[in-house]
Amino acid sequence: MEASRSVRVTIDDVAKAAGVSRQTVSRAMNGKGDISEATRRKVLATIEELDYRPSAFARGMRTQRAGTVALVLPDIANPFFPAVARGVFDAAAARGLAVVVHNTDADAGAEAEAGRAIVDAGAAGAIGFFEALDDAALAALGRRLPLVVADRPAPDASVATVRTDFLTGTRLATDHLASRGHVRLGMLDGAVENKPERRRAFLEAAGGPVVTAPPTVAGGTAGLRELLGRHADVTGVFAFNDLLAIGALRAVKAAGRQVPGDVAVVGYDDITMAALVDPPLTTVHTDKYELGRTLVEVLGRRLDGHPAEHRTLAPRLVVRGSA
Amino acid sequence: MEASRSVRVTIDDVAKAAGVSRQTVSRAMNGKGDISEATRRKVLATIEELDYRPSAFARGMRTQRAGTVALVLPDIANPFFPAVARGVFDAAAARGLAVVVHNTDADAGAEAEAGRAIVDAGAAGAIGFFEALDDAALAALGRRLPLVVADRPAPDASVATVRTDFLTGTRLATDHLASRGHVRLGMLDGAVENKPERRRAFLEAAGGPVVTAPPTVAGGTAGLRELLGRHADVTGVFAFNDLLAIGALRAVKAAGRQVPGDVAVVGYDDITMAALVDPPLTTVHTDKYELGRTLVEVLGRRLDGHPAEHRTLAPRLVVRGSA
DNA sequence: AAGGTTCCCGTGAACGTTATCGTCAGCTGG
DNA sequence: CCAGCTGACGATAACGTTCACGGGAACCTT
Repeated sequence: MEASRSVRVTIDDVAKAAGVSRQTVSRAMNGKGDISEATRRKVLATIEELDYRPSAFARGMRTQRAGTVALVLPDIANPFFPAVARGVFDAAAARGLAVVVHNTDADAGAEAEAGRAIVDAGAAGAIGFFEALDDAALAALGRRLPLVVADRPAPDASVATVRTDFLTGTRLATDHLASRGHVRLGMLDGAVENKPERRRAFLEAAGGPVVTAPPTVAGGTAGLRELLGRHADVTGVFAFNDLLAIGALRAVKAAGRQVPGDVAVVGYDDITMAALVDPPLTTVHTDKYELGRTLVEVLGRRLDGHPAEHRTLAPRLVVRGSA
Repeated sequence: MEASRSVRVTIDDVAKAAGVSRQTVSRAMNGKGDISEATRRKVLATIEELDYRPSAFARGMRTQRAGTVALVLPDIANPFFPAVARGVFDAAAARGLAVVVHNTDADAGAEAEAGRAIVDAGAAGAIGFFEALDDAALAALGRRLPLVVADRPAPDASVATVRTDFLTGTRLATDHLASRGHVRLGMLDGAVENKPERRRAFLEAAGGPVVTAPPTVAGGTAGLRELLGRHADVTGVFAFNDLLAIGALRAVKAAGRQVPGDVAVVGYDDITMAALVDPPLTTVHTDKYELGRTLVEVLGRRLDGHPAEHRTLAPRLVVRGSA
């Protein structure tokens, strides 16, 4: 019978089997330090043979850094995030990094707590959709580990950013509405802290009344009722996100009016269900998977010692039935 | 100026400040071992005061166990999973556990690799939607760490399970269809390995032709066309999941026929978009968030030393417009 | 009053890596 | 022929916790 007791194979076992020292095994694995090609291959072979797996704990203990990155976001159940997360997971896996996820519900306390947990865990880096945390706290976090924030200006020179160009996206939406003959536009803004940009972009690009509502389907229904109640001349509606837009769709249909005949609606994000509602939603598409991938690419370059980068992703308009 | 160099506060610093030994501090933190209430409070106070955070690495090194659980699932972007993931995150956070997510695309190799990564990382336990891995490998994983699998029979006495009662759910669906006067039923089965149960449940509960298609909206559209093409007398369709059902909805509408007048459709899962499509989907609701919560609850009990449990969650029918 | 328990607490060792420094052989240049 | 250099490797010392002991004081028990 084989020895089936599950005793851990350590670096010393490999060293002994390969007839070298511990340190040489370490060098062979990590590719740093002087080592001849011959012994390196020999060591790698015996690692393979013994099925040696370095202890993440021991390694982390010396280096104070784990092979783990953190992903903090408001709510994975919000349809915008799963696709982003998938992009993050895939790109991280390709780099050999595990991803731990923190949901914050966009609460400042929860975001701060997530930050603490991340540094305590010794994560190699972090990717975050921080919606409530102030710049000072964010900058402080960025000083503790490589950090890239999404859809938010950099609070500090050391933190990298990836953003989708909301101004351009908004122009795409309002221009499309205008080209369909809508002269009086309104906006359904999401009641989200620290996100004044979208509203500003709308006011700058088109102008018109703005109603704020929770960024949900129910919020969109209520918001549209309020918007049309106060401004009956509005025929084109631009929503902060698709959830609000879908809620708006339901509200105008419930009021017995036609989409896009009586009022046209364009959303933002192009979540999966946007194509499935009736009428299918015209919306500004942002490549969520690509956003996720880019986020870890930028983080990876930071991990490799490069300075903080700032990328911006271009949105594009997807014309479907609602406008 | 305060000493701002970021040197780590160690357990020895706390011990010295509190006037006790290292070990006593450890005891105060972990609540195991004999310690008087008085010194325990004193130690806890100085921990607070010094803002001491134990090193996860050092701790893991001794205990060979991290404060981390793994969640393995096919694809976080599949609308079924975000809600259960959220349940997992919330319940895990309440227990002070971080969650690392592995996407497998239901590929056997990826599932095996995830398992390896999980034990290498020294996770405290794992929760998994394994769809391709064979029972032997799953049992082997269960021997390495506390494991709870979802929607699958236990491969071994040591692994816990949480399942949704698909037979009951299917009965709910077919009975409803029957009560609406549909005598000839058909099923859109998902082309998913290791999931013959749903089809069996349908055949047992109602019987009728079964067409297999990828469990996506596109698959549903194609599948329904095939089903009705081959069996024109089918008026009630039961789908493996909501994505297929939504695809079916689109196909019958595209064929110029009415839902539910000409053909009725009932889905399974009740994902968010089920309520948003037109007509809103009648479907079997499974509480995904609760599933996630239950998964970690069961894992938690396992972590606490209890034997493996087996829970099953009851589905319920949500009647909306499509049947 | 002696011996046994129980309650607290401290001491040393160990977990498995990597950083730092040292050593040794071989080679180069003057 | 020797000083100096370089390439390849090894020995030692940490990193910060918890485990396995052990020991002293206080409290019972007879």
